[in-house]
Amino acid sequence: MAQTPDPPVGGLRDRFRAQVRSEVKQIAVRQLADGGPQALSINAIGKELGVSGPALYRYFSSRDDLLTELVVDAYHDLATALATATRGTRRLSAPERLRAFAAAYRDWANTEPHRYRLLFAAPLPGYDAQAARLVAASREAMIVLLDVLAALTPDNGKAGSTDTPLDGQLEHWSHSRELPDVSPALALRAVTTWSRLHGLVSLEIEGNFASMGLDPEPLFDAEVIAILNAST
Amino acid sequence: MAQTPDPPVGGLRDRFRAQVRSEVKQIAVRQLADGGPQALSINAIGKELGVSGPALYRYFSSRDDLLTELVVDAYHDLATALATATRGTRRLSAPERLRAFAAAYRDWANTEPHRYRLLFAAPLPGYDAQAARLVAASREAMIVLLDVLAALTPDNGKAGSTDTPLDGQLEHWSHSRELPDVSPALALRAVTTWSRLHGLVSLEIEGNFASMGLDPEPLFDAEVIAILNAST
DNA sequence: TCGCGTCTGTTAGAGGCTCTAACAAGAGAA
DNA sequence: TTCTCTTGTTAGAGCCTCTAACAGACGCGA
Repeated sequence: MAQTPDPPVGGLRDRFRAQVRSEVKQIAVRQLADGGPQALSINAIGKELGVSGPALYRYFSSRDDLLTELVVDAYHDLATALATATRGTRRLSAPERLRAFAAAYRDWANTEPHRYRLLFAAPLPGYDAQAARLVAASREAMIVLLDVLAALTPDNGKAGSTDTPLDGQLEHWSHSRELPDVSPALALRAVTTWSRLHGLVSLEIEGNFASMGLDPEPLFDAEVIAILNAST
Repeated sequence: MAQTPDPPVGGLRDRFRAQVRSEVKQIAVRQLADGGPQALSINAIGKELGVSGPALYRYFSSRDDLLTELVVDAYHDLATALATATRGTRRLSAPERLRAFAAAYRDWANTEPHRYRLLFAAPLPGYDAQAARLVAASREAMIVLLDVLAALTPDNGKAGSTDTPLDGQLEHWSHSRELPDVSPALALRAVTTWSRLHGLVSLEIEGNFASMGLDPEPLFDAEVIAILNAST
């Protein structure tokens, strides 16, 4: 469970505040797990904490605010899981690292499908307002992926000039996000990889493969192999 | 807008009933479009129809029931759009048909993102109960895809014996769904294709590419080409 | 054509939710 | 010690879903 970014540096008051916020989020995630976003209820959290409902509005300005924090936390957790897996316990080869990345991505989604859904299934309408926070939160995970893919093909040469519009857009993206030197080709591979993994993972956690009687594992392996082949 | 499957064969009473149900669903879809599933309100629909809220419970046993009908309708509409596009106005080559399929899939999702979300983003918890209806509804679309892919590689030979577990699962799936002779290899290509398209589409409609400043079109084209290459 | 019974609507209300307002009591700081 | 800000309380407005009890209308069979 990720903590609020700002550490409880202040006095006792602040410390207590952070503690309560964390407890609320913990219960919120549990509610999310069994019942989806619509089951998240400030009132019910209050009851579970032995406190009146409105009391929690001292800690979160609204239900949507709470949900947004959960999204940001989820991004952090996912990024951490990916970074840990690709760093690995022992030295990993480049293809091994990609496999580890894919496996970690899938595992995280399967362990906490409700949180994965939170990241990619737009639980709130008109969420563009918060977009900035979320974009920042997703950056971490993207950096891990870019790192893994870069190792696969060291040729991250800036030779390829930006000829297609897409190349230009990719370049602009990596610059504006301040991503460590990323060629358009690499960026494209990252987007494709992410998209394919997300396709499989999201179908899996919604039970589409299960309802077809298919084991998702070999499907995953096949896609990872396809990605590896395309990346060399 | 899809109709309720059963035609209004009965008397005037039934005809009226079907009419009201259709109107309710129409408004429901509009609510969905601006506000997501959580904005769908039986009460509000009643108000808009100039009728009290509880009146509508004569037509839909619950809010979730209404939502389920919307999901089924959406599946039908998507399948129809895919079938129409791949049939085409003029004779299409096999690769052209796949391109048409992918384009239609993407277009449908972009035109009605809220309904696409309904299909793949599990708006209701504990939805497995309804799974049977939904599985049946999705069959149509799958048949279109299988048909398109089969034309790409006429070698739909039953030569390939089922050696891997996945092959066996795929075979069992196509049999249990009563899909027109589908080899495991073809079934696998269908699943992969579907998964890749869904990955791109779902990221696109949630605005992930937009927030990266990327035009999804070339990304799509690249994936379609990759699918074509893998299928020949 | 006539009455019957079903179907379709009504309101009342229970119980849930979010969120605001007004107020009480505490703990930390001066 | 006193003051002030923080954190809690309850009341209540305004939503929601859904059930219950009841009233009226309309199609259908005789």
